[in-house]
Amino acid sequence: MEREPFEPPHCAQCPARDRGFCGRLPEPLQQRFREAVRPAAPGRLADEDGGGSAGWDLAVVSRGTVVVHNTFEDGRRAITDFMVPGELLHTREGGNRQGREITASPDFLLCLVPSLEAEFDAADCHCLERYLRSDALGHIEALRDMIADLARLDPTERLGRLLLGLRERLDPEGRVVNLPLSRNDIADLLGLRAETVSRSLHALERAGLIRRDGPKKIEILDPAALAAAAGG
Amino acid sequence: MEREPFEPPHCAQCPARDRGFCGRLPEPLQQRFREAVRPAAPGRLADEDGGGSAGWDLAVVSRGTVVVHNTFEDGRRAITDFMVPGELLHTREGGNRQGREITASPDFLLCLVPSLEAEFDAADCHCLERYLRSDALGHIEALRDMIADLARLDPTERLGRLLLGLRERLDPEGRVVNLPLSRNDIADLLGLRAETVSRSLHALERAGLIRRDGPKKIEILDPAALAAAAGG
DNA sequence: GGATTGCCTTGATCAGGATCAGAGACTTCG
DNA sequence: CGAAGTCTCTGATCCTGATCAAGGCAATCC
Repeated sequence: MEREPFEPPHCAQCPARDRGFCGRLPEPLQQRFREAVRPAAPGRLADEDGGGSAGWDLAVVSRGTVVVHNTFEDGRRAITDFMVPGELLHTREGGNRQGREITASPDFLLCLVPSLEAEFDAADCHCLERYLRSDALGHIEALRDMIADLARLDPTERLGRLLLGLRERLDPEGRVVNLPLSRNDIADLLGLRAETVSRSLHALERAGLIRRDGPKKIEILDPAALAAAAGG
Repeated sequence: MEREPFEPPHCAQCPARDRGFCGRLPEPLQQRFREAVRPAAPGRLADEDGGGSAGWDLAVVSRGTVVVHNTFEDGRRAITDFMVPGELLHTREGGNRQGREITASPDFLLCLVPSLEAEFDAADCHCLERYLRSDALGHIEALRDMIADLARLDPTERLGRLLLGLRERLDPEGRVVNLPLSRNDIADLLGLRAETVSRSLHALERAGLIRRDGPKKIEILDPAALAAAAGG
């Protein structure tokens, strides 16, 4: 089952080597892609650097967590999106208007392709574009689900769905979720306050659905029951 | 300023002829696109029909309003997205899981391209794919903004931003917004109840920011002031 | 015309999450 | 080692938007 022949060194060390965007590409293209991609941790992640001419055509999160947030004039803050290793960082040139920002955890690392056309022949390039669009459409569905959660679920249900989503994205087999965000960030993500996040975690624990081991480590005792308790 | 020579009859009658996706394409491709596109009102808009092999590669809303909504097990409902004439209907094959639905106003009409590859040569096809991805990325930003609004704005602010967004999308020059949704749908869109929507509209009116003329017709008296009152 | 229906609006009450306040755990740093 | 700071948790109170209830208005139907 080993197949390391053409795998570049940075991919061999990638915590998300087989998961996410890279792993979903068809085999022949996957090889080409791994050779073309370059690891980097750009100083700023704002959109002026991202997508478009100045930055890159394609970016995959390799390590760390990338967070997209909006800040309103009076300081209210909301996390509107976030990506974990293996996921595409969807951004667009000029999309970074007033109050929109992209940041990342200190240890973050991206895999970049500055220009698709420079790195791939026409056929591969076209194929990649299709995959990029497909991933973007999938991301749109995920954001729509988030909108539904914010609109209609109570704090405990939102938290339950966040935990299930994180498990799916970080380690679908495992039972333990390592929260990549602080209480405050979770609050900004779920439209709550940090106090409410604390209380809701407590409620889930008292209901026997999770077990806490320190603030970040959450064990999901019964995923199906948690899903049922979180609005289906 | 007339330039009707190659414009197909359905485009000549399209209420969104020059706005939206079609109008943003570069000139030469725009001609080809207008010839390739076919108007249709598919019986079902669920994802099994949309995107992917069974349906179409590309769909632009020509007339009516298309609404995406999630329903939770216990009946709670949320509108997670909607498109007005000129806008792309982003969907993905297999994306329509339990509880996700797409519906449209009775008078709706789509412009479809069943298969990009069958209708366009490689270069145009590639160019269109890029435009599709760009539009999808723009849509992602819009959904993120919606998430921020739901997370951090109060009902009146959400309503204000909805009105401003609708003006921008339906008639950027005009001062009057014709709501394409009922009170209940607006509530499901903004995470509120219909009663609260009513009260918030009343509040905006009393503040001198809008004027109501029947339930659907809203005149925005001072867009800048409304924006300022809606969190910037 | 009168009745029915669906949608919108307004009023009164209630509850859930925000807010305010403070204490405990862990890390960093002098 | 102690001190300062950050993050997390818990308790008490308040306020906003949900809920319950009822009335108005327009369109449709008989």
